[in-house]
Amino acid sequence: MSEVTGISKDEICRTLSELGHILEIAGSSPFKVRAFANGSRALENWQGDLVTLVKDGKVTSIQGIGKGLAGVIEDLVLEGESSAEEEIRSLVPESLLQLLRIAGLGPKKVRVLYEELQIESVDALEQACQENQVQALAGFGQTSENSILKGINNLRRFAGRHLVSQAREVASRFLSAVEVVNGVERAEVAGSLRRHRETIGDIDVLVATNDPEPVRDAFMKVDGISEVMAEGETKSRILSEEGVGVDLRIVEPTAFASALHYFTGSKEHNTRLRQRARERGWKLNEYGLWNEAGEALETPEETDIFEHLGMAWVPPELREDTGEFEIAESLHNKGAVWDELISMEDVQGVLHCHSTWSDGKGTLREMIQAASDLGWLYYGTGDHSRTASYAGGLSIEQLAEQRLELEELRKEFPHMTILQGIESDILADGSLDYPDEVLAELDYVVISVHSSFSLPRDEQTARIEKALRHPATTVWGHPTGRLLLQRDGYEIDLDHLLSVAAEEKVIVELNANPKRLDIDWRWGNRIRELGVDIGIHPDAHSTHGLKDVLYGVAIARKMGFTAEQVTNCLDPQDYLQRLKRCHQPEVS
DNA sequence: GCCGTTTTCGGCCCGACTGTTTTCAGTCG
Repeated sequence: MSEVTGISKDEICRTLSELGHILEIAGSSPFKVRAFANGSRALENWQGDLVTLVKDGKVTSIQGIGKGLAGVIEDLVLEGESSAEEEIRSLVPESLLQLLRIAGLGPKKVRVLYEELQIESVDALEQACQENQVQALAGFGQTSENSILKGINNLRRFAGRHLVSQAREVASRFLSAVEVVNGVERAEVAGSLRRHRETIGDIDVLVATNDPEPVRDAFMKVDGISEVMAEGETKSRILSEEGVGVDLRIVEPTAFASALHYFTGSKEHNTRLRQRARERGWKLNEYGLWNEAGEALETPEETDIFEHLGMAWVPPELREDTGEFEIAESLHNKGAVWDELISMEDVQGVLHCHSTWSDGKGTLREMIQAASDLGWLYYGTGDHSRTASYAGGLSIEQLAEQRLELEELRKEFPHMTILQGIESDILADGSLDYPDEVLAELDYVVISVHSSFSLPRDEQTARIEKALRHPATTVWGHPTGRLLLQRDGYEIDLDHLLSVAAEEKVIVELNANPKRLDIDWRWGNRIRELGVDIGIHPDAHSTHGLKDVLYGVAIARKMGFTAEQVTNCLDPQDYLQRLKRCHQPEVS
C-alpha cells in the first residue's frame, strides 16, 4: 500500500474532537458539536486501515460519520489538510481550548471571557482573576474568580487522566470507608474503573442506603482529600491529593441497579440504551425504568434492566457501544447469556518476565517462587537481548549460563514448567538479535521494538513484518510501543501486521503492564475476526510486577475474550504444543 | 452534522449541583 500523507488515525480523531470544542465555544448548534465528538469517538473505535477505507470511498460506512465528517477525514488522509478544518479553526483562537480544561469552565464561559476581556490563554486568565476583572462580568462573581484560580492551580499540578493502577488504589480507599457505614446495603465502584478502561478520568463510588448523611460524613473524612468540589444531598465530589476526582453518589436501595448501570456508563452506551427505552415509549434514568403509563418496572438487578429492554445482560467492560447491543439482542432472542469472560483464575502461567539477569529486580528463583505462589504452572524467562545494553541484555554466553541455572531451578520447582525465552530487540532492519542457531535453542522468542521509534510508517511496518516472519518468532511483544499518558505508539499498519501474525501463528501479546496495556482493547473485535491468538504477559521487572497480569486480564475482558481465546490459559501440555505450532504448516 | 421499520425533515438523553440569580444558565458526568 502506498503511503499518502502519514497522518495517523489518532491525530485525525484528536482533530475532530478539537473542532467540536471550537464549534462549541463559537456557539454552534449543540447537535453539530455532538456530531464532531461522536464522529471522533466512532473513528477511534473503528479498527482497520484508514488509508484503504478512504481510497475505497467508504468512510461513511462508519456509524456516526456522514458526508461532512467524511470529507474532512478524506482531505486529511489524502492531502494532509482540510479547508473545512481551517474554516472552523478560524472561528476562535485555538488557545481557548486550554481554558476548557479548567474545572468549572465550559464553552459558554470561555466565550464570555474571550469576548469581554479578550482572554486567550490560561496565563492571561490567571492575571485577570488576580486583578479582579473577572468578577465584574455577568454570570461571574467573587466565588467564580477564586474557583477559577483553584482550577488553574489544579490543572498545572495534575495531568488529568490516571493510570488504572493508581485509580484502583484511590478507589479502594474511598470504597472501604463508605461500605462499612451503618445502613449501607450495597456499595460499588462504577464508572470507567468498572468498565476496565486503560486510563481513568475520575472515580465513581455508588452507595445504596436510606440514611445518606453518615455515608457522606465518612466519605469526607477519608485521608488524602485535597479539595471538596461539591457536597450535596445525594452527590458529592472531591479531589484527592493524587489529583483524582472522586464522586460519591447515594441512592435508595431500590434504585441501586439502575444507578449502578447509569454510573457505569459509558455515556455512549447509556445514551443508546435510553434511546431504546424511548423507542418503547419508556423512560430510563438513574432511578429506574418506567413504562408508557409511568409505572416503575421492577429492576432489582442490572440484568432486569436489560431483560426489560430485550437484551442479555452486558458485562460492564463491554459497554462502550462498540457492538454489544447487537450481540446482547441476539443472545436474548436465543434465550442465551453472555459467554463467561476470562478471569484471573483461568491464567495458568506467563511468559515475558525479566530477572536480575537483565534489568529485573528479582532473581530467577524469587520470580519463579512468586509465580508458583500465584498458582501458576509455567513461567517463561524473557530477559532483554544483547543489543539492549542499557537494560543489561544477555550475551550468547550469558544465555548459556542462565540455562544452567534454570536446570537447577527445574529440580527445585518440579511442579512448574520453566521455559527459557528472550525478549529479542527487533533491530532497525527487522532482523533479530541473535544468530538463528542461538534462537533455535530457546523455548520461545518475544520480539519487541525498543529503538528507532520514528521510522516512516512503511519502513516501520516492513521492519516488524520481517521480524514476525522470522521462523524463531513466537510472540510479538507490546505491539504498538505506546506508553499510556506519555507517548503514542510508533506508526505502523497494525491491521496488516495482525494479519501477518495470524498467518505466521505468532502470538500477539497483551502486555499487562499498567503503563502499556498494549495491544489496545479496541482491536479486540478485529483480532477475533483475524483469528489471532493473544497472550497476557506481565513484562514483570519484579515479583510484584507479576501481579500486573490482573490488569491484562481486565483488558482481555474488555476485548470480550473468554479463557479459551487466550493462550496462557492453556494447561502446560497444550501450551507447549501451541508454542511449537508457531510457523509450522497447518496439519490438514 | 448525523440519522431513518413513525425516513430525506425534524428530531437529537437526562438529572444534580453551583453560583449568581430571584427562577435559571452553565457545567459535569
